[in-house]
Amino acid sequence: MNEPTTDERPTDAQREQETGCCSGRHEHALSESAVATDVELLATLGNDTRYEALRIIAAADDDVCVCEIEPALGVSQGAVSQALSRLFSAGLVERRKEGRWRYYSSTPRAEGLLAALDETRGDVRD
Amino acid sequence: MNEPTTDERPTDAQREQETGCCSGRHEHALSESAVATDVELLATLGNDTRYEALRIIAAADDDVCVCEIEPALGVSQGAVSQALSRLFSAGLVERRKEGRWRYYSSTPRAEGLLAALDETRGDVRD
DNA sequence: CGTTCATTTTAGTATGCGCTAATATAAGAC
DNA sequence: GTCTTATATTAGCGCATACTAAAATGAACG
Repeated sequence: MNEPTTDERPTDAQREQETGCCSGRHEHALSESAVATDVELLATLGNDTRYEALRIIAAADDDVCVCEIEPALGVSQGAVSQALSRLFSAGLVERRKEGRWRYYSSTPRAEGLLAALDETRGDVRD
Repeated sequence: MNEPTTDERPTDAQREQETGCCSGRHEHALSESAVATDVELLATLGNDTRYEALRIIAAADDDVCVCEIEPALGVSQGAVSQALSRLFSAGLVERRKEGRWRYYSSTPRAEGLLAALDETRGDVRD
């Protein structure tokens, strides 16, 4: 999916004497799997239902039963289950089974992310 | 979209003497607009192209010209422009016009978020 | 003016997502 | 065992998203 048909960009050598734009290569130093993990995590949280679910779990003192999360989300029971399931595979929550109930708690990574969101929220000028 | 057909949940009073599950209400204390902003931000970053674009911008010492971001992303030029545009409306990048070129830089919020991702990455056991 | 270059915008399309509804599993209660 | 209760899983559908290709904008330069 990356096939430049012709090479219309200036070469490195040309860039040096060019206008000032395109004067360096730009990359970052993250492994592919780290990127994939991050993107999956962010995509997971980039949805109202899942975001709210995680907020509820993270706000609680101890771990939270699914049946307590459900009424707050305003979607069907199946949708809640799917949401929690995806939060789990993204590494944002831990879960524990007890009898008929399933209890969820947030991971350190989730806590860190939510904290970062909270701490930087004011930085954006409205 | 939230219409319980019948009230099958125990009442608060019942919960107290019930099995131990469903023993409290769970909410969090964020404004609707804060949630909307966060979710939009997270959804924006939950995409390979936009995530990589932001990483490149954030990794650079000074601000970065669009033409330098393009070759690293492996999508069409129009797609890059759309990606940067959405990063901008999500409050993750700032932009500056100079002649024919447009330069992008990351906002404090973006830096904070990326830092949180980096700092918590090891917390997830693989 | 017209041409070229950098970027944005638009139109169209194909894929993926998030939901509901229904069904399945699994564990207590009886 | 049957009957609930709690949660998970599946099928299916409508809508959003992310891209490509093409056209439009806008600035520099002849």
